[in-house]
Amino acid sequence: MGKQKDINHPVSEDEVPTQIKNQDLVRERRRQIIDSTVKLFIEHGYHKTTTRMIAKASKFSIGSLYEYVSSKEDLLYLVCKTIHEEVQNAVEKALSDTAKEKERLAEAIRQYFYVCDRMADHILLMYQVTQFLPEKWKKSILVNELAITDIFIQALSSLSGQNDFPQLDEKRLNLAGHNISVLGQMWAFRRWHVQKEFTIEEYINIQTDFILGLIFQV
Amino acid sequence: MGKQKDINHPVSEDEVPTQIKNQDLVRERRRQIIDSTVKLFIEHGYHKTTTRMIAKASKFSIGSLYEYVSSKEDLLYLVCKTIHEEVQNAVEKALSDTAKEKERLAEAIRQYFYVCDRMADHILLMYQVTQFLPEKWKKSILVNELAITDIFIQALSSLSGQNDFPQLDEKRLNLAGHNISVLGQMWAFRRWHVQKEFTIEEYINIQTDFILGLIFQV
DNA sequence: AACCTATGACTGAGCGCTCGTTCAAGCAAG
DNA sequence: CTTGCTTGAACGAGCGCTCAGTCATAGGTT
Repeated sequence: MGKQKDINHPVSEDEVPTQIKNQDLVRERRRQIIDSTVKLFIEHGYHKTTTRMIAKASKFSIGSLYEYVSSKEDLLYLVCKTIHEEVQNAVEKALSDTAKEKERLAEAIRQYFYVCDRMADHILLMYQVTQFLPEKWKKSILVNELAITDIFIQALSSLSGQNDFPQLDEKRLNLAGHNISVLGQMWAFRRWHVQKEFTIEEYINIQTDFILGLIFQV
Repeated sequence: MGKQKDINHPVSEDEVPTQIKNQDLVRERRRQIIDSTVKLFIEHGYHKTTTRMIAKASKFSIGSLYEYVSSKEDLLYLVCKTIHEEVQNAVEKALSDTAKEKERLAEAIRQYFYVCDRMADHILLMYQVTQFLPEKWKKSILVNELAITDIFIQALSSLSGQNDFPQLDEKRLNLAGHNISVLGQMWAFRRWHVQKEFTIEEYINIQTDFILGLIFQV
């Protein structure tokens, strides 16, 4: 009777209101809008990107834009959420592809760092832009961020104590996960230096030694 | 004959123009302005802080404010520069205090992390705000950032090959320096998690193991 | 077929307002 | 009177957002 809950599409419509009746249309148009907006935000930043620019880039009038999105802040939230989902999907995919026991962690790190390399613009954007989210959205974004880090913590803890892997206390495990996250993102937010001095391969190799150093040296 | 170059005061006046003749006055007033501005930026961010708020907080009229500073962007630059100088001074002081041979590096890291703890707000502000600097200033800020990292790279390289310290190739040295910088800053920009889960002491201890892990494990 | 009507996506001029910046006038000291 | 500093009303560009109206389409009626 009541309309069925859709779970399987990435951007939830209920959180951010719209004037348009046709939900499929909303989905399609929002993709369109978000895609253009991400590009504009990356190029000009949040504040210098005007709603008019967004409308033009997504081939709408401003009026139409505001049928699909109720404020610029809402749009910002949709952008952040979409990026996070992309990162998370990429990370999970990369991790599931490397189900091998032995060198599993090193390979997982390698794949994650590749993701950070490919999505450097997006990661940087997230760093720049989360600050402008209204408090309610901000929390939800941090939860997402934590979820990504958790993937590593899980991977680490599933290895902890196995084979030649040392047993790690929870705190070390936790922090190691965060370090992996951050050192990957560092490839994006310190690109002005690291991407000039290292190839991504060099970076991965050295940082992997670094991370595994902590774990095996205890 | 020509007015003598002043080198010894933190905020250089030549870079940012002023209408006021008396240089000492400029120096004093600017300190006053910058102090208030930092607080406001930390609390409200760059964009939501208006020039009027700044004027009021530093006990000036807007008119006067614009006698000492020629634009909001210039003010932003002064703020960034001042913060960097504070961090740099604090780091250098912390490093010079710990001139002991043996545990020198570990102690240096400890002191640096304390600085990051004390100046967490400022570090966060730098992360949020550099993006709004005009290109010319941005470069100069990155140079400063690099200078801070260089302190660690120097410290590391002076130890490299000494005593029980392994010889490190330049790339590893370089990246280790950056890792120290970033893992310190991480205490600030991931505070929503790390400062909830760890005391600063725990954090320092684990991260120090982490960093030294890389170096000794090669 | 021809006509009418209802629906809802789409349009864009323009409103209300904020905020960075200016400048004519004021004032204190020499 | 001149110089150096201060003041705050006034300016106007630019922004997010609205809303009265347009138009293409679908479906009902004759």
